[in-house]
Amino acid sequence: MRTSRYLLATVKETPADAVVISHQLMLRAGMIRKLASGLYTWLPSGLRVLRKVERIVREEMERAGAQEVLMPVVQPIELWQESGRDSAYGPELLRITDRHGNGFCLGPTHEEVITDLARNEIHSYKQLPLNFYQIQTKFRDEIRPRFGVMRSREFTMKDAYSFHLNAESLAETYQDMHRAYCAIFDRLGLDYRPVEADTGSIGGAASHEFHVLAASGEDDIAFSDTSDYAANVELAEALAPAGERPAPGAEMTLVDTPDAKTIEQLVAQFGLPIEKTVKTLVVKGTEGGLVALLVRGDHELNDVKAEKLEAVAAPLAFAEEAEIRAAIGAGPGSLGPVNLPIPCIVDRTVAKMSDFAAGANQDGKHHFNINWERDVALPDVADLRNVVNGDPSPDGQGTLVIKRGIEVGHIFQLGTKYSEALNATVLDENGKAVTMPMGCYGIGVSRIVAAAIEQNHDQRGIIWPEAIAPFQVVLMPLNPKKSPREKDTAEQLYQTLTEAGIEVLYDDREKERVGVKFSDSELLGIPHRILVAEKGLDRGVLEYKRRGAEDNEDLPLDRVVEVLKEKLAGH
RNA sequence: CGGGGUGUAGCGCAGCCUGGUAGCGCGCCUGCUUUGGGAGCAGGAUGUCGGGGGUUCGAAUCCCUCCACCCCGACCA
Repeated sequence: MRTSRYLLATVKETPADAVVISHQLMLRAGMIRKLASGLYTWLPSGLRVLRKVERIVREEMERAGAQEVLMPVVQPIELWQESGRDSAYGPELLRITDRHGNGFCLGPTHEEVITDLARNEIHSYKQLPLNFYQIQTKFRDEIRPRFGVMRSREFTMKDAYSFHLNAESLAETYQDMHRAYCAIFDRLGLDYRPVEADTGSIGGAASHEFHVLAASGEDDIAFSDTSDYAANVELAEALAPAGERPAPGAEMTLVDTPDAKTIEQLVAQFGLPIEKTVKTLVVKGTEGGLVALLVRGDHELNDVKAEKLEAVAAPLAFAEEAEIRAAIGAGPGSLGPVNLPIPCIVDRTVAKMSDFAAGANQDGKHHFNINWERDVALPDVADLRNVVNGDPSPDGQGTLVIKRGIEVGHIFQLGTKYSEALNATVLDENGKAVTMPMGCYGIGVSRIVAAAIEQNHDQRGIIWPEAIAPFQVVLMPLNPKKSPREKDTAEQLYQTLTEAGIEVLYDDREKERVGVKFSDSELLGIPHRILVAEKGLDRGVLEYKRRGAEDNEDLPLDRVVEVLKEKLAGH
C-alpha cells in the first residue's frame, strides 16, 4: 500500500472525549471514527487489524472442529418470546418494527436463532455433537457506551454454540473450546488469564472468562499468589476468618452519634478501627418484605452473591429510605443487628467479629461493643462480600491478589435452558426424544483490538503484536524529492517485498519530511521499519528498526527479503 | 434513569461573566525556501457559534426549551 493513495488519517492532537489510551490511540492512528455514541466506523488501518484478529479466531475455531455459519442481525421477536428473554433481556435489546407491523430486534446474541436452526436441522443423536460459530455484528443498547470500541453498542463478536446428546459430550467440547481460546490469545500475543466466572442469569454447570490484564479493565480478578486459582471477584469465595470468635470484652453501650451517618464519619468521630464496625444494607426480600445484609465496615457487598440468597429478591434491589423507616423505625445510617425487626443475614467475617459497633435502629444512635450471642443471637451466616487483597485463596493455597482485567472471551456450559424452551430435541438410540444440552462460547473480536493496544503502547503510539499489526513493514525513502537514488531503490524494494508476500506500507509521500513519516508509522505501530538513505546505500545497506527498539540495524540490500522474513518469523 | 459537564472552522480551544455582528493553534489549499524526528516565510479557503423560541435597537454572550455528546453512578447505613 502506498501512503499517498491511502487514508492514513492520523491526527496529532488527542480528541477531547477519549479517556482510555486505546480509544485515544485508535482515533489518533486513524483506525476508527465515531458516528454516534457507541457506533464506530472502522477506517482502513483499523479494519486491517480487525480482520487479522478475525482470521486467527476463525482458524482456531476450525481447528477445534467448529463450523462457520452466518446468522442474521435482525431477529424475529417471537423467538425471544419463546425463550422468555423478551422480557428478561430488558432495554438493552433494541426492538424494531417492520412495515407490516411485525416485531423484530437487533441481535445482541444468537442463542435463540441457533437453537431454532438446531431444532429444525438436527434430528438424530448420530449427528451429535455439533458446534457452530459465526463472526458477526452484534447490537446491544448499552446504558452507557464508553471507551471507544471497548464498550460500544455495535461490535464484532465471534459466537459459537454447541449441541450434545449428554453432559459428558458438552464437557468435552467445553474443554476443546477452552483450549482453542488459549491458542487464540497465545497467537494474538496477549497477556491473558482464563478465570472462573459467574454463570449469571444464564445458569449452567461451568463458565470461564478470558481476561486481558490491563489497568483500565472494568472487571476485578482475584488471583492466588501461589496456585493457579483465578476467579472473577463476582464469584471468588470469601472464606470465613480462621480461628474462633474472640471472647466478648466490654459491655455493650448505646452511644449518641447524631453526626455519624456513614461508617467513615463514625470512624472519624469516635476513633473506632474500621474493622470493628459493621454496616447494615437493606434489600428487598423474596416475599415482598425487607432483608438486612451485614458486612464489615470496610468490606463491599457482592451483588451476585446477595442475589443468589433465597431470602433476597432477584434482581437485587435496595430498599427506599421510606420503606426502611416504616419497617425499622430508623433511617439508613443508624441500622444494626440489635433489636432489628426484619430478617437478617450476616457475612462470614461479621459472624467472627466481637466488640463491634453498628447502628442501634434508633436515629442518631449506635451500639458499641456488640457481641454475638451475648447481646443478640447470631443470625444466618453467608458469604456476602467481595474478596479483597490479602484474603486467603478459596483453594486453600496462598493469598489473593486483585488485578484489573478486560473480558475478551466467555465460555459457558449452558445446559438445556434454550433447547428446552425452544424444544430442540433429538432421538437417542432408543428412539426417545432427548433435549440437547448446549454450550456457548463468545469472543469480543473488536474489543480485542482495543485490549491489545491497552497492553502494547508507548509514548509514541501503538506497538502491535506481530500477528495483528495492520502492516508488517513500513518502508520509506529518507528524502525522495532530493534523492532519485533513494526514491528508485524504495520503489524497487516495495515491488520486491510485496511480491515476496510481505505486507508493506510504502510511505511514498514526497511533501512530508522524514520526521513526519517516523511519527505516523510509530503512532500506527507498524512492527518493522525500513529506511532507504544515501548514507546506507553507499555501503549497500538499508536502515532497519523494530518498533519499540532503541537502535537501528543495518540490513544488507541484497538480502533484504531473506533477513526480513527471518525477523517476521522469529518474533 | 439520576447527578455533573460540554457543544464556537476538520481537530484542540479562547471569546460568554460585563450584549455591539467571531478569533488563536494545528490541519487544509497555493507559491517559494527547507529536508535524518511532527519545517520556515508569504498568501488563501473554511463557521446556519448544537436546534427552536424569547428579551433587546442589537444575542455566540442574557432567559426558556429541546437535542447531541462526555464523565460519575446503587449502598458504602
